[in-house]
Amino acid sequence: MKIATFNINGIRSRLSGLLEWLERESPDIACLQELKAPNDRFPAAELEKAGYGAVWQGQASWNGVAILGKGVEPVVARRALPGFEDDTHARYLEAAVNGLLVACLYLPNGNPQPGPKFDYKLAWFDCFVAHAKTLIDSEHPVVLAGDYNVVPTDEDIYNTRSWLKDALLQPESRERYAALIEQGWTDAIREIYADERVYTFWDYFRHHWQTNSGLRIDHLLLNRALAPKLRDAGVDTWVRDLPQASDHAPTWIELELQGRRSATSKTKH
DNA sequence: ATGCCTAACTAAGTTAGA
Repeated sequence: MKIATFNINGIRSRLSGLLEWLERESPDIACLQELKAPNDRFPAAELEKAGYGAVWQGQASWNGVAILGKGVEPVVARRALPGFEDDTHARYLEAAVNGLLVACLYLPNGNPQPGPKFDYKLAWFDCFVAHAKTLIDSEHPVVLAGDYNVVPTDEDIYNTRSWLKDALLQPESRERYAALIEQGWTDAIREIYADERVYTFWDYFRHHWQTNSGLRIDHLLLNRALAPKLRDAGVDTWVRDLPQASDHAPTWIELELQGRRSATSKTKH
């Protein structure tokens, strides 16, 4: 089973690339962030035509998250982060899909820092860490997938020089990500690529994509019940090279689940 | 210290992203 997370950066304006990616990579579950569309402009019909059921939590202009299931309708468990139910931003969606609990998150960016946006990021992150603690030892498999807006270490960025004051690299942001790992969550990309540079985001400025000047900020964390099933992980960098691409690329894991054949690797011709 | 690039909203200029 393949599970992916992808900050689409506007689902309306990048729908053709999204459909091309779904067709080619065929993830069983896909978490999307930054829909930038209200609920009534979510392209449910187009996704259905592509073979995907979907649940979504959108809002006008910004934010917005969705969970897609290949051939299945995800069952919504939560539409907001516990403790942050009054959030005016659509940043969290949790659903049951194919026997897994899937959390799709779009953690606040937090820039500029210091300031109210950074305070909001840290408060949101604290709530998320507290919620994660309730899921780490669940007997059910859980994946926390999304755009965390955190560069975990200096090994997760091409060069820190022009980012030192950025909210994504601040110790306060990194401490909270480290707290998740401390709880026992497995950072799937780091589990598979122990020492390699892996990036999931390349900003639109200064030819950063063309020079592979990237950041790793999209993460899939696995709880104790799920971590032993991890078989592979990667980033679909070809999507970042499409015309009108998002500044993020889809990031994925491959799991071997008992009693379930992996549709992506075993049924493809 | 800021712009670089891109999109949404709306109708030229601002806000936000990271």
